Amino acid sequence: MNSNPLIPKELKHYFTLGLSIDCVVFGFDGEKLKVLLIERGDSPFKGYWALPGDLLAPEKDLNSSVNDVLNNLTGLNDLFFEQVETFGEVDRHPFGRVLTTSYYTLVKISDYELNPASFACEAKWFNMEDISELAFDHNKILNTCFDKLQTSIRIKPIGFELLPPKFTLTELQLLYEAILDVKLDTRNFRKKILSMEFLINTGDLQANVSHRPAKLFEFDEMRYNSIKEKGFSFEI
Amino acid sequence: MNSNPLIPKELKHYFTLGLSIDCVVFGFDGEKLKVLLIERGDSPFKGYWALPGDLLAPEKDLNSSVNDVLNNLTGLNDLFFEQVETFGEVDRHPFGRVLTTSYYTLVKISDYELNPASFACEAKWFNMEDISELAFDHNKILNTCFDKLQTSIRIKPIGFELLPPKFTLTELQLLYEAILDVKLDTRNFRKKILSMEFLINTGDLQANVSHRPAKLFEFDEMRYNSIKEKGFSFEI
DNA sequence: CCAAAAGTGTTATAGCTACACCCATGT
DNA sequence: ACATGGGTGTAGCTATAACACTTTTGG
Repeated sequence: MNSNPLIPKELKHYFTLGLSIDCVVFGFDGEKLKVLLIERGDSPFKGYWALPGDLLAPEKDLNSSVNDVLNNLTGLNDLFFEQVETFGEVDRHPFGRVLTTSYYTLVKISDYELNPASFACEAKWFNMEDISELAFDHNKILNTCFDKLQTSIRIKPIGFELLPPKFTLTELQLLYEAILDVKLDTRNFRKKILSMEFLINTGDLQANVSHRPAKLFEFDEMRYNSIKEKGFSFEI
Repeated sequence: MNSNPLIPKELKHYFTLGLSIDCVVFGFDGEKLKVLLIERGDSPFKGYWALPGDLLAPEKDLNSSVNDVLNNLTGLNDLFFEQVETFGEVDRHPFGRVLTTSYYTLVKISDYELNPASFACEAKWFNMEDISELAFDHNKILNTCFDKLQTSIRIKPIGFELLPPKFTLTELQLLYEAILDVKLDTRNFRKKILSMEFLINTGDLQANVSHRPAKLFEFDEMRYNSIKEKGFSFEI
């Protein structure tokens, strides 16, 4: 049960820390950037909305626990995570010394319709722009993760993680506009993204839309990896 | 003595973690990128070279402990630190569960001639390229911090931290070449860096060189901050 | 006067920005 | 036929890359 069997006695005082994992789950509904929050059922901050998170068990690796933490709370699984920052102010948790390592991840909202039964607790998507006071220092964590998302999405093709497997160029553009909070020129955006040559035109078209149906594209990860190895760099 | 007074009993098991701070100190000798390492005097990894680091005390903030840790080990002080990543594999420390948060910092080697007396232990500058097997997972940490330095220096004017207050454009170019491991064109480099208008020509010249003496420049941080606020972005 | 590094301008190319109209579909 | 969003090309501008010789100092 003791995770630190060989630690000298005089250092025992240092082995009293708790470390939590907090996760910012971003989603996109086709219009606005969303964040998944859970309602706290326990003290402290009972009743507040918070980032999904939990304590790290001493017998588990840090990075590989993130998926489990999120899965337990929300049923989400098999996501990619990016570690962002570790927050360690002494007074950030009112009950004791708990540091937290933050991560963000991106989910296709459509894949995970929020079925309340599948959640261990109340979970809800919020518009990024509507989020007010969260538990602990979670507003600060959220903002840091959002900044990281904004820089990452401009240099790595991670946006596709937020869209269904087949998507239109307009959907992709709306996603970039929502995350970067800018208006992009349609022609220039298409020229640029298509010039990168890792989008496959599936040949399929949108169905049941009362206007000219858009072509559906797929992200070709194999192709992206192969051109990336040749020194190609993604940038929007 | 207990840093977690209000933690419920059933969670005690989670409050047995140790967290260390490890710091990658980069320097530049005018030619090569250097890293400051210390020789371990104690088990585990006794006799190995390692990143300067220490355990975080439960009563201290994470980010503000970095300076103290480094100061105790090396006498360095008042540096800027950038947090890079937290490493938390279960088996990364042979004596118990110790996670580590890594930081890098930049020092002007000339300001801190390595006076052995001022060091709590054996410390030495190594060429980045000559570093072989380090204690723990410190090679991995070093590589991660170096990657971060390479990306940061291209988008933030942090290179000046490695040079004396007055420096020549050639020194600055050599620094960028050493960190990014590329050859840069002298004329293009000067055009670009001078076009950013945050270097002050001090009017002073190099002394005691057996060739045409170079102009000495200073980084104007005030001016950098003011143009940055207007939306200017640094990029090399 | 020789060695050594400092300093400087132009041209060609690639990438970016700005901008307006026709097309395909459902109702 | 109309409403709705899908889809496309060009021209001007800006940034980048490639490239070689003259200048100033010390010895």
